[in-house]
This record gives sequence, C-alpha cells and structure tokens, in this order.
Amino acid sequence: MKLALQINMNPSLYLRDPEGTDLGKNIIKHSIQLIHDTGFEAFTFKKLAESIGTTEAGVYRYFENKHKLLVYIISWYWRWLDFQIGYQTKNLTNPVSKLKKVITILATTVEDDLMTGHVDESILHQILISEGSKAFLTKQVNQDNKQEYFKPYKDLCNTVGEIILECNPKYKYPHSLASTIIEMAHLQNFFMNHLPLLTDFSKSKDEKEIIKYLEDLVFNTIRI
Amino acid sequence: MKLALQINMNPSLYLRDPEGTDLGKNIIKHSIQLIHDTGFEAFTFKKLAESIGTTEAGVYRYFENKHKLLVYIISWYWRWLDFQIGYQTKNLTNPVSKLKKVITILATTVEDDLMTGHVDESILHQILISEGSKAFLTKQVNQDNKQEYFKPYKDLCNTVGEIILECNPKYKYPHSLASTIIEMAHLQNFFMNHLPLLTDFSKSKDEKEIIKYLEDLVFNTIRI
DNA sequence: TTTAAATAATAGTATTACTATCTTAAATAA
DNA sequence: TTATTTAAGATAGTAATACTATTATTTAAA
Repeated sequence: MKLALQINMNPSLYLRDPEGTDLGKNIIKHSIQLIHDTGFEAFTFKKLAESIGTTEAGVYRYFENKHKLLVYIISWYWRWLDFQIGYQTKNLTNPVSKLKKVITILATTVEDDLMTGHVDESILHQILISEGSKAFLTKQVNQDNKQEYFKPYKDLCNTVGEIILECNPKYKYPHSLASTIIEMAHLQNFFMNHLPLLTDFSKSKDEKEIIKYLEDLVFNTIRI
Repeated sequence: MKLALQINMNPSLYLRDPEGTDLGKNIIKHSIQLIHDTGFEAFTFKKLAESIGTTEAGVYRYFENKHKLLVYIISWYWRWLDFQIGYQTKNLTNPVSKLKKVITILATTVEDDLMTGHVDESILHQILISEGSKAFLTKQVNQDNKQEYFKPYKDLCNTVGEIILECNPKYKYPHSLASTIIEMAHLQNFFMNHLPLLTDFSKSKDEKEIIKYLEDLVFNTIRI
C-alpha cells in the first residue's frame, strides 16, 4: 500500500497531464534535477529529453515551452508548501506558534517527501531559492496571471496572511508581510550562500539564523 | 557648462569602456530602453545593434555577452543609488530621518537625472524592479562575485546598514535588514502592479503605500 | 603624412526553440 | 479477435540566437 499526495495543477500549464503517464512523471522528475544542475537559462528540452531517454518532440507533447514547465514546477511547490503549512499547524492553538512554524517551514530545506514519488522536495526547495522569481519576473506576467498561474502563490500568501492576522488582527499589511517572509526566506538563503555580505549570517551559514532573523522581523513588526 | 556625474565601473564587466565613445554611450542608452521594452529574455545584441544603427559585431566589441551588459547596467544603478543616499542624507542629523529618506529613495520612481546624460534613471528604476535579481540569480554567481561584480550592491547594503545601526546600535541584523528593504522596495512594487493580491496596495497602486509599509516594518523591527 | 585604432559590412557556425511528419507500439472498444 | 484510437519514437527541417572571424573603410594620433 502506498500513500499518495495528489496536487492538482492548472491544466493550461500543460498540453498533456504529466501526472497521467510514466513519461510525464519522468519529465517532471528529470526537469527538477536538470534545472537544479544547470540553472534555468541553460536548461533546454533537448538536454531534458536526453536525460530521460526520449526525444525533444516527446517533451513538447507535454509542455509548450520551458517557461510553462518552470511555472508548473514552481507552483507545484507553492501548493505543497501551502499544504504543509495547513497540515503542520492544524493542531496548534497559539497563533504565534503557528507563525513560527510557518517561518520554519519556509526557511528550512525540507527532506524528500515520500508521499510524492517522482518529486524531490529538497531539490525543489533549492530551485525555488535560485529560480523561483523567474516564474513571474517576465514580460508575460499579466497574461500568465489572467490564466491563474500564480493562484497557488496567492493562496499560500493568503494562508500566511491569515495566520498573521490571528496574531494581530489590527496589523495593516498581512499580504505584503506574507510575501516578504516567503521571498526573504528564500533570498536570504541565496545571499547567505553566495553573497554573504548582504546578510549577517556569513560565518555560520546556518538556516537557523535566517529563521531567527525572520522571527525577529515579523514579531517586532506585528508587535507581539 | 555641464555638470557630469561620473560613476566608475568594474573594468572586467566590459571589453571596451562604453563611457569613452559615442557608440559606447549609445549601447548603454539603447540597451536600457530595449531591456525595458522587451524584457531581458527577449533582448538580443542584434536588436540592440539595429536600434542603434550599428552591427552586432559592434556591440560585441564592448560587451562579451548580454549578461555582462545587464550586470553593468544594474550595478551602475546600485552605485547611483548609493551616491544619492549619501548626497541626500548628508545634511540630516537625525538617523531616523536618514533612514526614512533612504526608504523613500529606494521605493520612489526617480526622475531622469540630468547629470547623467545618456542614462535615464526612471527607466533604470523599472529595470531594477523587473530584471534586477536576474543579475545575481545565475549559476555563475560565485565566479561573478569573485570578480567583484556585486561590490556596488554590497556597498549600498553597507551604507543602509550603517544608518540602521545609527538608529539602533544594538540591532543584530543590519545587513539582512538592508537587503530586505532594498529587495522589497522593488518587489512590492512589482507585486502591486502585476500580482496585487500578494500585497495590500491593490486599490491605490501608490508607491507611498509601499513606503509606509517599509517604514512600519523597519522601525518596528529596530524598535524605534 | 603615416600609421594605428575604431568602426562598418559581411559571412559563417553551433545551438536553441520550436514545428511537422511518419512509423511503431500499446491500450481499448467493437 | 480484429479494428481503432492514442501515445511514443524517430527523423527532418526552420527561424532565431549567440556568438566568431575576416576584410574594408573611416577617423584620429604620432
């Protein structure tokens, strides 16, 4: 018996549902690995096809282009994070503990979740750090947004915003603070590892420091 | 008589100094316009050459590739911001006023500075919002960093960090908070205009709201 | 005035980002 | 069981990108 967590995705992101076939699952699995290894700029469908053992045309039958594949992968992770937050905070009654949990989830490199066979969440977390913002920092962002490509991000932001409001119902900027926490959980990690002088964690290079920084930022801001 | 502000750039960013010739200045001027119009992904040296009225080979004599040109442009703006902050805060004695000034400078779309003939700062500000993080979110970030490409960003971050410490010498994360302010001044602007549900400024779409959010964030965090 | 340097003009290459077509293999329906 | 749809594999082709190289022409400095 195998438990499976099914995350449902926006169908206009793909031509054929990658969850439905072995080749599809391989496309997801190998693209996560390859984007992580080479970076999104150098990532091509040809290299992906080679690493799977299929042809370029085979990949194109599933995804129109590499941008949509990136958005697929990134928004999959946003949904997964949203699910994790719901799951890991559902028994907590104290909103401050909830928010601390949220920060920890966002800022910690996760272990591979066995409930999602072909997706390695620990690599996905790295991709979100390095490539995440490339999903929306494009000229087509408004069109993509109309197609609801970023709904998972908005949902995640909303979940976090709700918890912020539980801590302090009068706080005026719950969504902005939520997106700040999410983005900074990733960006401070990138800076810590690659441009350490932009952070105060250059010595330890420890994720726990990022968590402490974010907790200090958030709880002072909402005055807890 | 013409006042000119000369910003000195890292020579390993270019093959020939673009500040030294008309063609060079045209490359900077038109690339700022073209990157803004088409986005960095669609920006090519061929299109740039056409818009200038020169040839592709002409551009390649100045810059090895479009990534270096982007880093050149972005780091020019970091330096300019750093200069602006120094200039506009030098007569302020109160550190809190200084920090407010900094936030305003970072979050406000500037007007074209006439001291820098061929550079339009208001467009550059837009480029920083949409393309800025692409300068460092690459696989080559460590190499680029060794070449000191991001020194202007670090200097800027340090300037802001110093002012934070003037406000509260005991605050523990001046660099991280500085990079958070800089990044969020840009990203909240992008979200406000393209993904408004990730912010709390969806109705007004007013930069002043971002400033208020950042001031609230910063001064509560450092407990002023 | 000579000479060196910068630019313009042109051509060429490997790779990328696709599209199209045709064949084969596997699953399903009649 | 056969017929038929459907997915996958194999191959080819194209326009654009990201360069490099070569030669000719103009401009500027010695």
